[in-house]
Amino acid sequence: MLRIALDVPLRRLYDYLPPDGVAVAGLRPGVRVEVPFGPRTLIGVLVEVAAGSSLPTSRLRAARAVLDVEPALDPVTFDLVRWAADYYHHPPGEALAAALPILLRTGRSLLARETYWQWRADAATAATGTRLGARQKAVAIRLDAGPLSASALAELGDGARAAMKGFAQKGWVESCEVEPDAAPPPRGDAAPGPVLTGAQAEAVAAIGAGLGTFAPFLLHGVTGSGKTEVYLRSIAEVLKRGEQALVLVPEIALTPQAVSRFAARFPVPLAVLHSGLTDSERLDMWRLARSGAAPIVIGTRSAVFVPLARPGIIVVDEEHDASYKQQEGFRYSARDLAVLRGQRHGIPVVLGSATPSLETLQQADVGRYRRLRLPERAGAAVTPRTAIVDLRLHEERQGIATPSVLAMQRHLAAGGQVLLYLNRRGYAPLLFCPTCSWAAPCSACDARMTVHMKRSRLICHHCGMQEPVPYACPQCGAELRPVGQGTERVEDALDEFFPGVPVVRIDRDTIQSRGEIEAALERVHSGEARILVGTQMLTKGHDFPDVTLVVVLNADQGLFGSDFRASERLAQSIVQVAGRAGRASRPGEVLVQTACPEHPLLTRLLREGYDGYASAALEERAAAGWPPFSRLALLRAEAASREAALGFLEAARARAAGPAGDSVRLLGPVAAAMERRAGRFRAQLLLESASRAALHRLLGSWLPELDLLPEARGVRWSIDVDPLETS
DNA sequence: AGCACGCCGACT
DNA sequence: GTCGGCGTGCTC
Repeated sequence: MLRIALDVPLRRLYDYLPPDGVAVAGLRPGVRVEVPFGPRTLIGVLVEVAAGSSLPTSRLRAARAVLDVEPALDPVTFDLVRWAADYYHHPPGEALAAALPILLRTGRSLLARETYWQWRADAATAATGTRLGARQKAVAIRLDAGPLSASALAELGDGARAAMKGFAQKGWVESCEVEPDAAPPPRGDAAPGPVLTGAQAEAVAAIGAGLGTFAPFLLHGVTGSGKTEVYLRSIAEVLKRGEQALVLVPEIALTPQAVSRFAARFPVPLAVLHSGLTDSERLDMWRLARSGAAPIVIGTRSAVFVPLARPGIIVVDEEHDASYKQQEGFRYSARDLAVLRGQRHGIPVVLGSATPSLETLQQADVGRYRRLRLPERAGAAVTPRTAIVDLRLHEERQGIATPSVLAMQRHLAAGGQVLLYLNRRGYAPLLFCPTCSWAAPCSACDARMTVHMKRSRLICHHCGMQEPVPYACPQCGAELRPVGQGTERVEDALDEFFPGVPVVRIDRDTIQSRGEIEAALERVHSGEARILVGTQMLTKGHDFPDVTLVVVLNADQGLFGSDFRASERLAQSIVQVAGRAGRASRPGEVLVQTACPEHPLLTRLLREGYDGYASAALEERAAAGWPPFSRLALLRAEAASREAALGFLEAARARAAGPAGDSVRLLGPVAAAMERRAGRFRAQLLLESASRAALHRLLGSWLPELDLLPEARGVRWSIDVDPLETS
């Protein structure tokens, strides 16, 4: 009897009889199986071959077919996905589906097959006397030389495929499908890199000594200290052993430049996995990783589930980045799973960051991760000077205080570039009536509409709703005023403050495609643009060697967030954006504008750097019993009314109260920080425990009951284990 | 999630 | 008289 995981949102497995004539004995967990499910046919994954079922055999249906000989995922990865489905309390079939390329879920072959064409034996006689066109001739010449593969045919151009189709219709050629043999491990010497600093050499040696065993490292290197070089050297060692490297990067860091740095160093095929691939490209890359044909696999979050033939090392770059945590559906943390995967493979895992998450720092503090430090900046770069601009003391115009304007003038006059960081896009976050205090609201959310002047629209940044900008206050008819600054408004103001100085703005509104970011970065690197304005997007992965001044326009947004992680995110943003200054030989300067310069976390950050901030923040977390000193799970609910959402959570809480006992605290339910979003009411119940085991025991028995509650009717709920955002 | 089955309004 | 609205119930 076959126990199958199916891609349906149900927290259980389904039992089937084996297909007619298929021996159960040879079936390995992880192979794909086609089964009838109600009125439809689905492709599932065999989880185990079991002796019996909880259902009588008479009620079991037979599977239609077994699709694979070999499991799709290697045993470690397969078990990792199953463990993750358990840990994140997500339906197992959906978790497995998330780990497989879409085309495998629709029955495509596991192995790469290539179609080859060749002349039929009798083709020469049949074709005698036929005149061929130019395209046909070109194809014919290639066929004369021997069998022609589909990919070689594609390289001949558009018409070649049609020509071959014509030959096939005339019966001149025959095709066959060939499975290329599992690729031998490609080796090749890495190109020489730069001379390592002492710290880099030590880090490379430490990682090298860990090869072949589970060895987790925190590579804590300030921006510009050359973390990537450490990855490259370590990967070179891995390749020498004939093993593969899996490199995880944040979503927006996976640019052609990032990939070309690997390609330039290693003369081997790279498998690159990101969201921009077509389904068939994704499958190709996945196969390269699985067969071992690609010794280096670079990918975003979901690449943590890519099977590897000969795993040798896992690198998680910018490990603090929030994009490693999936924020909907199967809410796994690729960073955390990467460490677990490394443990199960018995290989090193390198978590790199200039601003490590407090979770990772804590693991290093207690000795579970080995800390590797890269203190100095590589090359001649000097650590930037950081200062506060007190917004209470200085006049500010359009969000830029006078001392910042003066500093900008100074740096521009000296030939430097200036970067302004503001984590708020649009023109202004508020369209306000000074007479009656009306402020344009979103009709579907508890939020204000953001003014977008260039597009002449009000846009809700939470649900995407758009409307035209009203001419006057709908309540009293007075003239409306945009209040506050977004990047668009700052860009306008710069034109006024620094007429004629070219500005480039980088945020989600100006950058829609991969090509546009390239173009914008080119304007910066060529020196044409002198001032950069941008959001978060600026702080990730891009280097601006000629930027000598960074101004953080509004640090206060992060200081008083309702989320316990708000200050951590702010500190990371400030340090990351500051790291863009003075990377070449020029000294850099960083100004942080704030109305609360005495905020302890901010002063600590500016005085002692990220380390100082982090130890203060960890003390605070310990005192408050927040992660990493406790474990959280968040039950979110969403319904058409607030009563329905809260009522469900109340009922859920009542059900948990008994089994929770003393070991799990139930906090809430409360309405979400923004209660109404996209027309739905949202609320949440937070579970907190010092014991991971106790929390998970509770979740395991409690969650399956929730759908049975009468209050669950009309409520959409989800569980978020180790949530990043709790407000 | 699909998909079917099942009972009540505006159309050929 | 039917096509079709989406409520609710099930899928080994």
